[in-house]
Amino acid sequence: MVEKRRHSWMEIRDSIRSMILNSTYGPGDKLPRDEEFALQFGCARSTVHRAMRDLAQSGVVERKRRGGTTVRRDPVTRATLDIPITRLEVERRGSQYRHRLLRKSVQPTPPAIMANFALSEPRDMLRVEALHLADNRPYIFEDRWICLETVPEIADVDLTRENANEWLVRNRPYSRCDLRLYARKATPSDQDVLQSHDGDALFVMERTTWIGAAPISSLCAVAHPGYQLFTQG
Amino acid sequence: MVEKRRHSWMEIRDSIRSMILNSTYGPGDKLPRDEEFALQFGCARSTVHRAMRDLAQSGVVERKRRGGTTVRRDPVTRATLDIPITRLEVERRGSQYRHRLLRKSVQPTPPAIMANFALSEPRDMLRVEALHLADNRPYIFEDRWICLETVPEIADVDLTRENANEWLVRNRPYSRCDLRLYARKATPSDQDVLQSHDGDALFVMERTTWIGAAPISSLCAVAHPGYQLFTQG
DNA sequence: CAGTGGTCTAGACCACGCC
DNA sequence: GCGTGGTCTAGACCACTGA
Repeated sequence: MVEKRRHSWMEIRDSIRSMILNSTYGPGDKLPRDEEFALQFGCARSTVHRAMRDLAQSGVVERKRRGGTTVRRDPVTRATLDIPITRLEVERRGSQYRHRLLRKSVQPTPPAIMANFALSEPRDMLRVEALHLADNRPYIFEDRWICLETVPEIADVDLTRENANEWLVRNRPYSRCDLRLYARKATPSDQDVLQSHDGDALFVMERTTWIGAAPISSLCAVAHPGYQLFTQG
Repeated sequence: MVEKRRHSWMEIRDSIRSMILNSTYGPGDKLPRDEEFALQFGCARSTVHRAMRDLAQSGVVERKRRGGTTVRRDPVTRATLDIPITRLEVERRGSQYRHRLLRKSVQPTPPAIMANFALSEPRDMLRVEALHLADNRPYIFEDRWICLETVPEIADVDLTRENANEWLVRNRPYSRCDLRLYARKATPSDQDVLQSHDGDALFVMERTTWIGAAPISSLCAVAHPGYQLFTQG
């Protein structure tokens, strides 16, 4: 007789994961249909679905309509990065936050920014260069391009009071965000702005956002020497 | 009369997000109960729940049993990093992958590794230093500590054939993974191993994994100059 | 075009954590 | 205790896409 207790989706997820780990199903194999598993476990199909969604999100399996569920051949380690508003990051470290607007101008997008947005033609955008400070020491320098067609209101915002980072986060949601992280040797202008030493290794975060297909903002943020980025548990 | 068409959870998610963005509900405010929203939208409570789960996961709201749903005071940009198996990363760039085991020994954990695992006492672990190569050029150097109590089988694996990275991913799932990213100036030993130049800026990824409360592995991976990490979609 | 995953519903019960 | 979110069920229909 089939057991009749309630099954949690986590138990079922773990069962399926175990079957994958002990090679009941190997990389590239097709798993049974959700309904099949539901019968096997004696639970509702939606419970299996919940479990499968979790496995798919963590990169263990791949799901396709009509194509069924397959075990991924190339497992990945998937981590979620929380990039907080810089002011909060600074304040959470117990430091005093300040912000300085260095330059603001309307310019046609250079090739690098066009590439970030996948634009074929240059456009006029608002370029904002600003420095975030912690206890009056340079923390992050940001060079940001904002698309005036998508975000016309930004032209009227006083960016010496609220920084572009916070204004955008609060007022302009994005539906897509591309991120690129790398290390770069400090240039003379970095040294000037960030008060870094010659040849310091700097951590760089480039972030480009869209709402739908419309470009919002493309940002290159250079952190002070010693900066680290963590994942949240 | 209440509209009777089906509502998708994404529509509802977007509606609620809009209400937050246009300040119907501000940072720190409590949102109506799920059931309340369900009545308002004329849909099932579970549909609201699905929408709310998404908003919670993307960092817009915070949910607590009994405590209800509140708008987060500190919106974050949340990005998912996929860190693939190094071999696949290399092969996907169209390069030939090779791997060289440099050193392998059992040693007591130094303070830095103890800190990563939050251990109070040193333990003997397997230390594996290895180099990943792309087209015979250094790609990533990794210095890895593996907990022999949690993963005793690793002692018998021939790590000159399959590298520790792949063996662990295939054989040992983790339930928790901490990640730390930063930039570091190349040391003389980096220059030797990675064939980098004096003072190059190197990208460093530290990754520590556990299964339950049991430590699995702690890894410091130093990438060749010019390495970049991207987010997926 | 048909099979599979994705979603929605209505209703029930559970469990956590403020009050 | 009790109100809120979290989960489970059974059933229905939808939508994508590969056979």
